[in-house]
Amino acid sequence: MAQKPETAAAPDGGDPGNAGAPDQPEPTLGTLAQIAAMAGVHPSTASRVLRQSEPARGWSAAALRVLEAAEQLGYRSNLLAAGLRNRRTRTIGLVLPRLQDYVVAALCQAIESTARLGGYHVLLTTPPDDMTAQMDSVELLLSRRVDGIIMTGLHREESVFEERLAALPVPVVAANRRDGAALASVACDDLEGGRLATEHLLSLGHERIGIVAGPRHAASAWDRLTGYREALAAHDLAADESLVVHTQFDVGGGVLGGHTLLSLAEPPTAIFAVNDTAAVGVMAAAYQRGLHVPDDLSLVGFNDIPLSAHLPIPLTSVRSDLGQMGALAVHELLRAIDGGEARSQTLPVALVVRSTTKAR
Amino acid sequence: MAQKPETAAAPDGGDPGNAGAPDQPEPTLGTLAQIAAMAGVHPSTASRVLRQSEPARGWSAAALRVLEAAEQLGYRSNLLAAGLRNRRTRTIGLVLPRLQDYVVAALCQAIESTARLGGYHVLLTTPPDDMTAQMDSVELLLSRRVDGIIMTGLHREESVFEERLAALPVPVVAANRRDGAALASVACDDLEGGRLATEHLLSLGHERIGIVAGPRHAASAWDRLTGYREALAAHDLAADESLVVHTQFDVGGGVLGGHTLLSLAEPPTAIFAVNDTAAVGVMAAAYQRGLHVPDDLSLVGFNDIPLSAHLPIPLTSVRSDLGQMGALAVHELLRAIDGGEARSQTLPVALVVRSTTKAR
DNA sequence: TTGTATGCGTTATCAG
DNA sequence: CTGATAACGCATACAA
Repeated sequence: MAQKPETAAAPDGGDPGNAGAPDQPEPTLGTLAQIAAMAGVHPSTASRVLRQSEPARGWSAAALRVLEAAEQLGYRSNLLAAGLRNRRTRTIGLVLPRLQDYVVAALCQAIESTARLGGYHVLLTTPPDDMTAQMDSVELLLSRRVDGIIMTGLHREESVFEERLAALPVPVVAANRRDGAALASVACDDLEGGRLATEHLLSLGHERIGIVAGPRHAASAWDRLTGYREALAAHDLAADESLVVHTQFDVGGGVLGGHTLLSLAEPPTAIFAVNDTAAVGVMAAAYQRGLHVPDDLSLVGFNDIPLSAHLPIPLTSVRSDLGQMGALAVHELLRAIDGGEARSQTLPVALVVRSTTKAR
Repeated sequence: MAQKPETAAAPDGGDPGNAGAPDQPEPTLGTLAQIAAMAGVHPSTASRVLRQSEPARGWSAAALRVLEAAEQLGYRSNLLAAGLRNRRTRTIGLVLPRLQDYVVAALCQAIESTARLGGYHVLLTTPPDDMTAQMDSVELLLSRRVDGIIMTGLHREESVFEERLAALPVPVVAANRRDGAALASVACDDLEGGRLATEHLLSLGHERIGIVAGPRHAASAWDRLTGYREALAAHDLAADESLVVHTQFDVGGGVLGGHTLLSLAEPPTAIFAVNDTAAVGVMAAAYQRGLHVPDDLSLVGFNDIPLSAHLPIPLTSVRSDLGQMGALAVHELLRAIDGGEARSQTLPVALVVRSTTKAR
């Protein structure tokens, strides 16, 4: 068909005569139809050419004209239309509450980079850290027809949601939490990490070890707490529940937890904070009470964020590889998208001893 | 029309017979056509009903059937198709290098939340912090037909890119950097912040003030540096270029910068780090050299991130409201998307004096 | 209020 | 190798 005159909105009043080479930087993204018209071929031909790599014996004449036209137009394929047609958007949805948390941000960064390398884009949501808000986010992502979803904020013991997620028409992978009932997960070995941290303190002669254990709903934190309990039990130490305090993951939570523990009648000589950020808060609390780390109080964190190594008193921590965790989450999700099955993965952890822990 | 059998690829062999009420949790997202069929109306009717709010005198019978069918199907409108049709995706693209940086993550969080409230989704990219990678990200976002783009990593004095961005078919807003030549920007008053920090130190009697000035290419950092220079000049203090050291924004950069300055033949008695994270690194460097903050060294940061208030020695810093910055960036972008013009905005800053600064 | 027709831009399929 | 066709799911101008 000839070109539709359409709205005739072109304000440039360019001559409609012959070869109209655009002098301005292209104000539009172009369409296959435009390219096809310009190259004197059928749109479907343009489509094919643009998506092939150079065929065995070079481009055909028509193909060259297509390439040329695309170049001139500054053509960018419309992934919306392609997604509609292919029923596949090459987009993954992210549900990441608490994005300011370094751990989440690092995960996000790794996920996006890995996805981009794999030809996928990332639709991000950072809803409040409750399950209903997160499920709302999932709905939105579904409307955008993402090919799969990665979530980091799943609460433990809310299997209702987990089952609903598993029943979704697209695969869902949970990151930063252990294998759940219905969903594949990618996480570090939080249990082992909790053990490692606690055993380190035990081996230093500490017997009264407090724990700043994160929010009750956080699966990763809970596993670290469990590791802590197991390590204590292995040393026949009675679990004193007053030594377990649940707070937020942020610095403020650490400060609060630190004060709570240190104001006990019989305060702990060591504290395990289940994340580094909170550990910094505990450190601040100790200082506020005139206690010196590590002389008066030993302290272990978790995640080994970059900050930890560069504190005035470098923090002993349990290292987890967040970059790898993000990358793996993407890989497993892509596997599922490609018709395979996402497998749960557990990443190793390692204790990094620095200057906040000391023998009694 | 009757349903096309098409590829007959459906592996479930579902009966094409009459009313098939799905007993399973819906494995699909449904389409208007399905709803229409179920409700015995035309798809266009379904479309209208689903997008109206309850009309004046209640729903019609047909409308009720549509609603019912949509409910049963677990229908989610296909925003891809809608976007294609409307030539508007209600999606904004984000180009945010260095997402692990708290400042960027907080900005991202604010942007996403604000966008979501406004009915927009967010496509995120976190490319490496160089302009070519960022432009590549922009290309990708354009292919997804985002309605607008927010960038935080624009390098200063690269007006080539800025002009190309301004010529894009969708509006671009720069966040966290001052008004550029061609692009609207939303930023805090970095210049004033730099002055504030420096004048605070001057007022405490410091005359040799070092600055850990961030990367040379970072526009925000550069403005803070300029504020520093201006404050010094206002006090007739010669600018000693050996006191200006450029590093990365991260903790490691702070450590490096701190050591560089403190190993000077005539080291500064105070340091202004243009971001809090680097300031923490400076603190660590000081400790490593046996210097005490603030007795031997005064220190000011920038941004007043939550961590700063909760350090063992709380950090004096210049507060900027990142949440507001993100929200404003979105508002300005939406204004431009809606046909208006994005206006540059400068947010106020305020000095927050804590415990890392002290009179000589 | 509802139905009809059409197109958004792309691509798979099939025919030439 | 290329052209023609249809369809992805939705929304709208127009007619009924």
